[in-house]
Amino acid sequence: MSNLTLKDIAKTLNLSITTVSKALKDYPDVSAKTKERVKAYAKEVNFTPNAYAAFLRTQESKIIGVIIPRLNHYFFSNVLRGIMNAAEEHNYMVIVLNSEESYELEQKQVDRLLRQNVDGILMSIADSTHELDHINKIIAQKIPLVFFDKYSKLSDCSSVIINDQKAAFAAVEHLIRQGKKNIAHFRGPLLPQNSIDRFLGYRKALEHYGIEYRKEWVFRCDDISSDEGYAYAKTVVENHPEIDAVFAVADMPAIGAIKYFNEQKIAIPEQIAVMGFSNWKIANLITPSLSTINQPGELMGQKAFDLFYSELQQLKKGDTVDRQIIELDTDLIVRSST
Amino acid sequence: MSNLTLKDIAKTLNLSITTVSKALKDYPDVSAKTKERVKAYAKEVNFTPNAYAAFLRTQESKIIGVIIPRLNHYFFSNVLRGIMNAAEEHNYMVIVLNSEESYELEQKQVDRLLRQNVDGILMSIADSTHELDHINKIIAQKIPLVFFDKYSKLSDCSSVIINDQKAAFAAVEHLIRQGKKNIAHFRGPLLPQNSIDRFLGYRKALEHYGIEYRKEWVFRCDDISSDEGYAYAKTVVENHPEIDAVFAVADMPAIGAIKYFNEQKIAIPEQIAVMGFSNWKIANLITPSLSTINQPGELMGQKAFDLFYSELQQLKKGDTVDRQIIELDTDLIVRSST
DNA sequence: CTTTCATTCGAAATCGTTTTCGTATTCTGC
DNA sequence: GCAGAATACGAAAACGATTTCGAATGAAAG
Repeated sequence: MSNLTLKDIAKTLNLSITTVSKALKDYPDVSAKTKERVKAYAKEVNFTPNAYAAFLRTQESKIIGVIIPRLNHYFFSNVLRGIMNAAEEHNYMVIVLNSEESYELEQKQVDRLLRQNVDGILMSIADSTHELDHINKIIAQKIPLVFFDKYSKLSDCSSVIINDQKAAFAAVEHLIRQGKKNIAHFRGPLLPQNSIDRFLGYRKALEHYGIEYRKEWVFRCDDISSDEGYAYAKTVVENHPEIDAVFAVADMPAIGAIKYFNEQKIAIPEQIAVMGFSNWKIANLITPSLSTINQPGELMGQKAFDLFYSELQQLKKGDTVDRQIIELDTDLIVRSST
Repeated sequence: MSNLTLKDIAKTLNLSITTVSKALKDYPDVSAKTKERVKAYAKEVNFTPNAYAAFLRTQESKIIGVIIPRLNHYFFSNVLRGIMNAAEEHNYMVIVLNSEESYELEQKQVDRLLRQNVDGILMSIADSTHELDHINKIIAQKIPLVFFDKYSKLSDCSSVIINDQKAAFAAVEHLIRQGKKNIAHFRGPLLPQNSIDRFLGYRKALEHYGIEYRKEWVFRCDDISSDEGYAYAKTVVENHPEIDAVFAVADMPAIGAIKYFNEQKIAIPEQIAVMGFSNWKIANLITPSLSTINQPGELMGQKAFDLFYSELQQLKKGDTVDRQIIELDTDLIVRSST
């Protein structure tokens, strides 16, 4: 039995479509008796209003779109989980799209979401995104937009972020306090803000503790992959034997480095300490377990949804939306690699 | 500039709504000239038909729902990627929902998808699912349903699966050929079929090579977690020192075991070999790297979408749908742990 | 007994698209 | 020049819910 409509219910109850609709929505001009009758019957036949028909009038789809740069990414799947749980509480559904860190694909996905008339868009900007036409299109259509983790400094949207600079500072500070002085940095790509900020946090920590910054000890991981970490670890061992610690932009390169050091039987952390960033599940499973910075993914997702929701309410009331930036706390997780 | 409608276009071009709609959809009863004019203008103003209005007529939402038991699961995020890419090619969008391996949540998510009028549902059944009312509800509504990875033997739906028994057989066979004779199995929960099948493959391999099956060498990982693997590894070392190999139901328990063996300085694979299942990214990153069975996640996702799509076409033509079961090949990946 | 007003209900327009079925025009063959 | 067939377009009815506005009923007030 496919879904019933208001018309069907109206017919069996000998009422008009109007009255049935009003009864279900508790309009004041329906008698208590009929309301009771309608609601009871609706529940009995498990009536659910057709979302598409409703949209045509209300213009509310009860769907939000989420664009993330990488699907099989532990951190983002945690964020996704936070978003989905929050969405569920407010009876929202989530369309998930993937930008694969590509600017072109990101544009395309935004278009698809707009075409789908989503009520809002939550996204983490792709590394390669350098123009903001698609972002401005969203804003122009007055659709709530919230960034999480990776945002754009050029666009003043609501965002949920961490303080990458501060977190990176704490990570490097920890290495220094462990007695390390020659600290290399496996940084991320040039573009995304958090990669820049982590690099800046690294520099600031060195500066703060009076350690000279050495350009040639910074290695760029464009793919943020374990392979890059592995390769740079080799470079470090072969060309810069004085280096006694590595702070990586993310756990993956850190793990690649550990793999190489393990193979070379280089003692971690005695000869060289390794620090990651993100606290992937895997960080606690390798030997030695990886010290890292914990990013609260699920909380970030929840907060991102909350921001969307409050923007939506403001828009509905006709208020001007005030865009907020929420900065979440990170934790230093000390394990055996430092 | 929010989205234009057919009416707007019709007005500016001095045509009827009908003609504009037909022109855009290449109906034969529109002259080439008007088609050209309409299409050119539509492109100019970037017209996109309202998906909700279209649904009301066509009853096609161009959305499919995907329910997976775990979000932050490397294998499932690969499947998801395969589904999304295939969906994109056919202009479909994907609503992703999470069952958290819970039967109750799975029911709820199915309801939500049905209410959303998705064109089809792709799902991997939760471990705890023991009744099929919600599945039957989908079938009753004549909505294409495709299982992937975890399916139900009680329901004859289209499915994309691997031959878990065969793959497990190959894994254990590999251990035996490495000279291992006392092979333990860290099995999965009792319910899901693939956990059972892997166990059966284990038994069959032993039997085939004339090795006695010992019940007390089978340990159950209900959460398929690394912690369980770690704990059972300890049990093995302390209570069953004669065991010289472990075949785990998944990579996570295998990795937990390796962590324990590493800590105890037990030589892998000389003293004890470890075999996983799934080929998570992490499998190649730990030391020693983990031998395992590769599951083709992305391909599985693609095939699942294809099955959905062909069922949909059959339904549209009014044919009876023939439900297919696609069995994908797995590969034995030999690394350093065996 | 009329007037007024609250109560309860329903007709109908609307959202934007699709599609059936007419109608008007032009074109063919004889 | 005329019947018949293409050709090109449009009117209008869906799809299912929402919402405005008007109408009917009955009760209260004069």
